This record gives sequence, C-alpha cells and structure tokens, in this order.
Amino acid sequence: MGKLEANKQMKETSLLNTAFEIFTTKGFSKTSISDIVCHAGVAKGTFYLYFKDKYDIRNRLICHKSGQLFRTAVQELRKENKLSEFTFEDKMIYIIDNIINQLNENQALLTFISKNLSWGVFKTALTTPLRDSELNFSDIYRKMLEDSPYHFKEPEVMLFLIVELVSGACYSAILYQEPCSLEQLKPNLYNAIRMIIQSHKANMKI
Amino acid sequence: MGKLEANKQMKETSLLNTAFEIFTTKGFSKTSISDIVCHAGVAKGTFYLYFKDKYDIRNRLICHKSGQLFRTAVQELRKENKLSEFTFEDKMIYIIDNIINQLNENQALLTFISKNLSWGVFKTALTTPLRDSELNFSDIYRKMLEDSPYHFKEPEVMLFLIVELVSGACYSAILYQEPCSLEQLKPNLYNAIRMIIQSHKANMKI
Amino acid sequence: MGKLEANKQMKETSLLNTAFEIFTTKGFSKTSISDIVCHAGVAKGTFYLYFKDKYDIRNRLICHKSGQLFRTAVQELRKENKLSEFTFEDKMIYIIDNIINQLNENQALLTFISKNLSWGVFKTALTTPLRDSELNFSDIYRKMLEDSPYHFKEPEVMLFLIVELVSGACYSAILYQEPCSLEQLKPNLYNAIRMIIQSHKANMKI
Amino acid sequence: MGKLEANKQMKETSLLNTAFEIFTTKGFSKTSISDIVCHAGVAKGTFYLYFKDKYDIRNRLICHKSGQLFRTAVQELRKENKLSEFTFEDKMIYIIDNIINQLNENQALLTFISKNLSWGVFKTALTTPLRDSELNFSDIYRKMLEDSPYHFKEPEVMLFLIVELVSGACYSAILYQEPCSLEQLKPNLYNAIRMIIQSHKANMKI
DNA sequence: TATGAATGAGCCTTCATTCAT
DNA sequence: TATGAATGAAGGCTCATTCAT
Repeated sequence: MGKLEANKQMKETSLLNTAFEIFTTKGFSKTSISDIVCHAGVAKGTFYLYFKDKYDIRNRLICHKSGQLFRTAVQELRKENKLSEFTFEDKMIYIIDNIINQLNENQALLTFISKNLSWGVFKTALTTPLRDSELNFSDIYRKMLEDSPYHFKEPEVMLFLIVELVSGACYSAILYQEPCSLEQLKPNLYNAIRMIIQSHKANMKI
Repeated sequence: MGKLEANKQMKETSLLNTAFEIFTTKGFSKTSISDIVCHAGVAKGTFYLYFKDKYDIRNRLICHKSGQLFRTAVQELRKENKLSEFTFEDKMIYIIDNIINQLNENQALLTFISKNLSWGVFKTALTTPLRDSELNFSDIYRKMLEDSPYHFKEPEVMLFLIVELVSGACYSAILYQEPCSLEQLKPNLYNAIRMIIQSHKANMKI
Repeated sequence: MGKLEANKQMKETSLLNTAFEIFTTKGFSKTSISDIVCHAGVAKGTFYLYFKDKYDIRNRLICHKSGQLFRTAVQELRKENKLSEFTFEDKMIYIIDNIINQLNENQALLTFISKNLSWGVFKTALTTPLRDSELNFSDIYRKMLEDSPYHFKEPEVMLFLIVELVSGACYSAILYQEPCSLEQLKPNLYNAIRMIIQSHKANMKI
Repeated sequence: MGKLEANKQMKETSLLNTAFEIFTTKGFSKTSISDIVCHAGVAKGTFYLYFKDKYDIRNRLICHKSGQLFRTAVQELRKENKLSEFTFEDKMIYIIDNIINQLNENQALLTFISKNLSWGVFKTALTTPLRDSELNFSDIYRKMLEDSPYHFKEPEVMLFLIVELVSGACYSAILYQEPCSLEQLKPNLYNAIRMIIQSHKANMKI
C-alpha cells in the first residue's frame, strides 16, 4: 500500500531532519541516538530500521546537504541574465560565491559539513544524483568545461584544489574571522582561484 | 634534587608519546584515558596530575608536533647550498615540500594533525616558541618577507590561503590518492602556490 | 497488555526494597548505586530508568516509609474500643506511642528516617496521599482538631514542636539509651507533650 | 623547643579553621581533604600527622564550636544586671535564646552542627573542658540546679528533652522559616520549655 | 513494522591514603 | 616533621544496541 510506504518515508525524513537539527546544535559527537529519536518522536528501535548507526545518518546528511548547496548555486547561475557572456572562470566564481554566501548565512551547516567532510564523502555527494533530480554537479562541471573555448589540464585536480582551498579558507573566515573577515578574504580568494584556473589552461580548442 | 623533577618530566613525556601513539592508531575520539594510562604504565589518577583532560593532551601534542614539522623544514632549508639564490617563492615551496614529504612518511601524524587542526590552534603552534628553541615560524616568515625585494599585500592572508590549500590537498592525496597521487598533485599544487604568491606581490622595494 | 506494566512496577518495587535494605544496613552515604542494582539483580542502567539518582530514591523511600508509620498508627487508633472517650491529647499520645513502638522494633528504619529527615520532606510525606489510600495525616490531624471541644492556637506550630521533640528524643533513647532508656523516657516525654498541647489551648468552642 | 611546638600548634589550628570554613561553605561530604590542605597551605601528608581522617577533624570541630556557643551564652548571662532575680527557668531561657541568636546570625554554623550532631558528640562537647577554660556546661548546669529553691526530677532527661526540642525546632525555623519564622516560633518554643521544666519540678528544698 | 524496557560495558573523574624523599 | 607524586579502587552516569512484545 502506498500509504504505508509514505508513512515509512515520513519517518525517515523526520529522523534525518531531526538529526540535522541536533547535530548542528550540539555537535555530532555530543548527540546521542536517544536525542534524535526523542525529538523525532519515534522509538529507539525504529532508528535501527532506517540507519545502521550514527555515522550512517551523518554521511547521508552530508551528501544531501552539500548536494543541495551546489544545486541551489547552479540554479541561481542559470537565472543569470548575461550567462552567455560568462567565461568558465566567471561561472566558477559565481557558484563558489553563491555557496559561500549560503554558508555564511547558515553557519551551523558550515560547521557540520566542514567538521565531518572528507573528499571521499564529498565526491560521493557531487556524483550521486538525488532521487528525483537530474542534476549532479559532476555533469554540470563537465558541461562547463565543454562550453569553454579552452582545454584544461587535469580538470579534476583543478576542481579538487579549488574545493580544498575554498572549504578551508571559508571555515576559518566565516566562523572565526580568522585571519580576516569574509569580505576581506573574498577578493584574495577569488583572485587565487582565477590564478589556479589560469595555470590549468591548455591551448584553445580549434 | 633534580631527580624527582626529571622523573616527573619523564612521566609527562611518556604520557604524551603514548597518547600520540594511540591517537594516531585508533583515532582521537575512540581513544580513552584508560587506553593511554594503561599503555603508558601509570595509574589513571596520574594522568590528571599532568593534563586537564583528553583535549588538553591533544592540543599540546598538536602544538608540539606541528611546530616540529616547521622547525625541521626550516633547518633543512638553511643547510641548502645556494640558499642565497632562492627567491621568496623558492623558499616557501622548499619548506612546503619538505613538510609534505615528512607527512607522507608519517601518515599517522598527518591524520592526527589534519583531523584536529583549526587555524586557531595552528597559529598558536606557529607562534609559540618551544622551551629551548629560539625558532618560531612567524618570525621566520617575517624575515623571509623582509629579505624579498618585493612588498607583499596582506601577507598573513596569503600564508593562510597557502596553508589551507596545502593541508586540505595533502590530506586527501597522501592518504587516499584522491583525486590523484601525491606525485601527480605536487606540480599542480606548487604551481598554484606560486600563482597565489604572485598575485599578492606589490611593487618592488626601492 | 498489563503484564509489562506489572513487570515495571515489580522492578521499581524491587529497587526500592533493596535500596532500603542497604541504606539501613550500611548507611546512605556509603551505599553506592552499584550496591543497589547488584543486590536487586538488575543492570546499572536500569536504575536510571526509574530514579534520577541516589537522592531521588532516598526521598521516595522516606515519604513512603514515614507515611506508612502514620497510617499504621492511625489504623490502630481506630480499632481502639473507647475511642469516643479519648481527648485530643489522648489521641495524639496514642499515635505517638504507637509510632515510637514501631520504631523501637525497627531500629534500622528509625536510623534511616531520622538521619535523612527534614521538616520539608516530612511535611510532604504527611501531605502526600498514597496511591490507593484515602488517608493522609494532615487531614486526620485537622479532623482531630475539629473533634476537640477546644480551639488551638497555631496548631501547625504545635504539631511541629511535638514532632521535633519526639523525633530527636526517640533517636537518642532508642538507639543509644541516652540519656536514659526508652521506658524511662516515655513518661517524661508524654508529659512534656501534654504540656505543650495544654499551652496551645485557647478558649472552648461555643 | 617551644618554637617548634608553637609551629605545630599553628598548623593544627590552621587546618581546623580551614576545614570549618570549607565544611560550612560546601558541606561536609563534598569537602575533600585536598580542599582542606590546599587552602590551609600545607601538604596532603601533613593532614594525617594531625588527624586520623575527615571524621576526626569534624568531630573535634563540633566539640569546639558547640562548646563555644554555650560559653558565650553563659558569659553573657553573667554580665546580666539583675541576675540574682533570675529563676532557673529564666536562666535557661536566657541561655537558649542567646544560643539561638548566635545560630541565627551564623547559619552556616547551624547547618554544620545540626547536620552532624548526635547526642553523644554533643554530650562530649558539653562535658569536655577546653584546654585553658575552667568552664564546661555540665558544671554550670549543676550549679544552676543547686541555686534553684526547687528539686528537679531527672534533670538530665529534662535537659535532654529541651536540647532536642530546641535544636530540631531551630534548624527548621531559622534555615527554612518552616513552619514559621523564628520570631513567631520563639514564644511558642519558650513556653513549651517552661512547661517542660515545670513538669520536672519536685518539691521545694527545705 | 514499531516499540521501549533492559542491558552492561565503558566512560571520565575523584580522592583517601601511602611512601620515598 | 613535612612533603606531594603516585596510586587505583570506586564512584556516578551514559548510551549504542538488543529483543520480547
């Protein structure tokens, strides 16, 4: 019966939402499964019907939330008026800036993702398409590369370097204003990103 | 008598070494104080004579270990034959490369430091001079800037960006060969670093 | 099904009984929760399903046990043949004597209650009706006052003075025969009580 | 050497004072020997040169402090102008009132003494003469009885009843204003005491 | 599928006491 | 006599996980 199916789906969603709420409030390691089920209004045993353990629910949350960050950014980019005039660099900076702004306004999310992120989980998040969404960032990135008049050397490494640079830098600047405020950091950061991209450019496509 | 004093020093060192051993083996959060004292061969209560709690011993370890990384790198740099011909960029790359190589050969240390590092702790580590050492990296960095014929804009931000880029990138490349091997990564990474430095250069000193 | 509910009730009762046993044997502060659960045959965690901590279980025991003392005494009083001829003083002395005798025969209970009693807890015990009992001593006391042909000044203070006098005096006499045996003390004590009541008597009701 | 002797005495006094300070501040059972020696400025081992354990120092404090209460009260009584016109009852009430007032102004002392008092310790306190004082309350009480024109039946029991009544009643009234304020309680209490004394009066001395 | 009572290993921390110095 | 580092048993308490219902 679809009703039962829907009910199951609801329980799982409820657990995910509640867990995110508490992870971002009191931190992952201080959150107990009791906390989660109690606030979600289900029984303790029920948790284990949907998730293997605390790590399982955390990883699924990271995937979901960081995927969402990218999707939102890309959607905004597409609304942009003069998109056709954007270079590859422009688009990258646009997306990054959008994500940074999202994180700046949701610092709990930033803490949660950064503290629990690894490139492995992250790559999964970028690659795994959501249930009902045709979008995943890997495809979009590939498309953006194709649209550029340039060839790029080792584009995955380039993306990797950019991601590591951005995520480390933002964490510190947004949460602690160290070594400077986000606004002060941005020009330096975006400049650095443009330089990295520049250095990965190969010859033009014919 | 200095004997007792020396004995105390030994206990503390023993605890620090043992803790490092276990932190890097089974991870910080899975390490209990029982584990530490048991392997160190002291009683549980003794731990609390030297450290406030697990976090205290961890922070002191990070300070100590990351300080050591820099000191080793700088010492190696100074032995370099043609040091006088090195530009600022050359020196930075040299130090970074040396540190990366150290971490590559001591992956447990890399895991430990990276997972527990924040810019705040790191800055402390760079600034705090060791007991018997006149060296701390902040001073050395300042000296290197002075020796350069160029002025640099916002040198602290520049260092910050480089540190974040390097630490994120190494973690993934060394431990998981993601997105590529360390050897593959290095040229890209060092190139990126040179670009970042380049973009922070201001006019020449008179 | 009521089976589970009954089982829970049993566990709680078992814990209460065991705790009482041990509190009266080795004293409250020397009793650990380990002791209790171990003798009750349940796991440590189970204790915390029923009680907040050691103080919680102690207070509930005091309430229960001292309430029981009064109920027993009152029930005995009611069985008395010539109850109708009893004055207010006679009833009070009867009840007190009955309680003292109960305590004399259960010195562990006396120790436990006295050492842990405060007027606050005691008042709670007297006021709180048990689950399945319509009796609480406050109501009975009020009834006794109403039945008397006399008005009493500050009846609560009067009761308070009597309670403090009796509990202090009994503790010492019963447990240590200090400053004299219980039998020697009783006439003096009851005399004192009658005097206290006397001095609280106001004019007769019309 | 007297100097060394004096030094020893100082250490002991310092420990006693410090212990009293902390017992009355954070409670006996929550005070550790570490607390005491730390605040007293001596080493841990030193404590055991002067006291057997925590209970030892507590008992000696109770003796000392409650003896002092009585001595102060008796000294005040002696300063009284019309002392010769005081009856036995008047003197008793005077002393009791004085002690109650002392306790009312030093509630920490009240808590400490009451929570840790037993008739046994108390009797010791009343009987044991201080080092350099000829006064102990037992002698004074005997003297007061002799000075009265009346014989008293079982004077020790009488004193006992009064002490128990007063100590229980004060504890609750002073610290918790239960069942009424100290001021409200006093007339009732003193009345009750007079009644108790009255009921112990035998015939007059010839 | 859902429950939640029960578990018990394991955590961190305290502290009275000892003993070599 | 005085020290204080070291001990290690014991304490209170948490929590992921299980399982009978």
